[in-house]
Amino acid sequence: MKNKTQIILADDHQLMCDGLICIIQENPQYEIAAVVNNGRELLQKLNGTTPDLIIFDLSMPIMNGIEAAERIKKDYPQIKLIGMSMYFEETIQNKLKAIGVNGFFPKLEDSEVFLDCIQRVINNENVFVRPNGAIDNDIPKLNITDNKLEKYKLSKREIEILFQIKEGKTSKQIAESLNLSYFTIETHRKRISKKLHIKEHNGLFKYAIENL
Amino acid sequence: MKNKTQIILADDHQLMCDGLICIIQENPQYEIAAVVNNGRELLQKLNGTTPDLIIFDLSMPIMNGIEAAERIKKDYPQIKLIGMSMYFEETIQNKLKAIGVNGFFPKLEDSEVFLDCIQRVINNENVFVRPNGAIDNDIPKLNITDNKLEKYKLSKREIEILFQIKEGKTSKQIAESLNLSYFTIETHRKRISKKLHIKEHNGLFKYAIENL
DNA sequence: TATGCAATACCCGACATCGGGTAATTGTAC
DNA sequence: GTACAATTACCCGATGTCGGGTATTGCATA
Repeated sequence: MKNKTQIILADDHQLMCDGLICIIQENPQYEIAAVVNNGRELLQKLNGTTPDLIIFDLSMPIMNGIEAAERIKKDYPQIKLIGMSMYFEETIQNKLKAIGVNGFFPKLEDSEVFLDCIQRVINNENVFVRPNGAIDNDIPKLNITDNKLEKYKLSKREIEILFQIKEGKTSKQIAESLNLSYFTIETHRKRISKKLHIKEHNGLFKYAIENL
Repeated sequence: MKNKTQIILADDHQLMCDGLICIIQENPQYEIAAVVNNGRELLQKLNGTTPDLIIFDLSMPIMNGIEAAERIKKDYPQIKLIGMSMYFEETIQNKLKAIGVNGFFPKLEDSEVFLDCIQRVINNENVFVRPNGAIDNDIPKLNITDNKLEKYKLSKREIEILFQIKEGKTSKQIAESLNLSYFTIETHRKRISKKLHIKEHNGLFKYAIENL
């Protein structure tokens, strides 16, 4: 007799969590091991529980999904990860692939595609759902990504920081989340601004909002 | 034998719709009459169907929930309306009350509060859910509502300036384009920030990008 | 007429960002 | 082994934004 697949849900909107629980529990093969509302809670929960799969929202308060996913893949590489977002965004999908996340699901799609996505990821597939339910399970090599970030040759750290700038964080907050000095983040900002030819006050935030 | 309560769901995220359907169908008293993904579809659907209750998301493409709700309350005043949003926002709740919407539900809350909200609205209560599930069913008199709205409502000049902030202009640049003093623009910024409860550095720009 | 609000204009202090530097450590490529 | 890029850390000055004030003018309406 096979054990049930243990799933942890992470989304800051409890109503969305409750809806997903309802959908997932239609398949008796799955079991909801825990539900959390932000990235920090998610990491804490992993101290006492080791699920087979974590389904997480990318935008959560306190610690966002991408940051949490990076840490989880480092400390618990055997756990499968599926990221969710409001919309389909190619650059974010590429970022998730780079981290090693196993799937992406835009909330525009329906529960049928959602359950299919879960089942495939459990069966060791990588499933990145594109608009209209099309599936992309081709993980490109890191150097083939043809986005603007690659064009302007931003380093990994710089891209990471740019994503946090997009979240609206200040240099101080970014420094705290990465355990770095405030001055270090300021240096990175300057290097990014230079590479992207940004000169206006707060131009990096504008760029991040419009291009990530 | 009583007829079932007919409900229409309107949310641009199909996964959210499917979750809500799952939750709502746990009560056999309710029946999902239709599911739509934007405001225009919602109005079209009302040509052939007259539900008892419509649960709609405030932010939808093509026609947002507030605009759709205004038209529906005008043409079909007997239909109950519950608006949903990502977060709790007092100004939006006041706007909904002014339109005549019967309830508001922030997606941060859970399905238990959600089902309670639906049941109460069907029983002719007005239910505006506040943070932590607290319920505000006190609808102020119309003239008081108007005064309250006036307090939060932005003036023409303020809206004009907010749009320029969205363009990424600094106070100095806005002052030049409107032939006003730099200090005047700064005063407007402060008044707008106060009305919208914005406190973070550069929060107005963030707000403008996300809400205009 | 009086009250209230919109719009204008100015001052000050606090904090965030940007541009200019300097400098140490690590790892990788040639 | 040296050269270069990435990452880290710090200082300074200039500009922009936010929150706290004050104050005048004009318009609407109660």
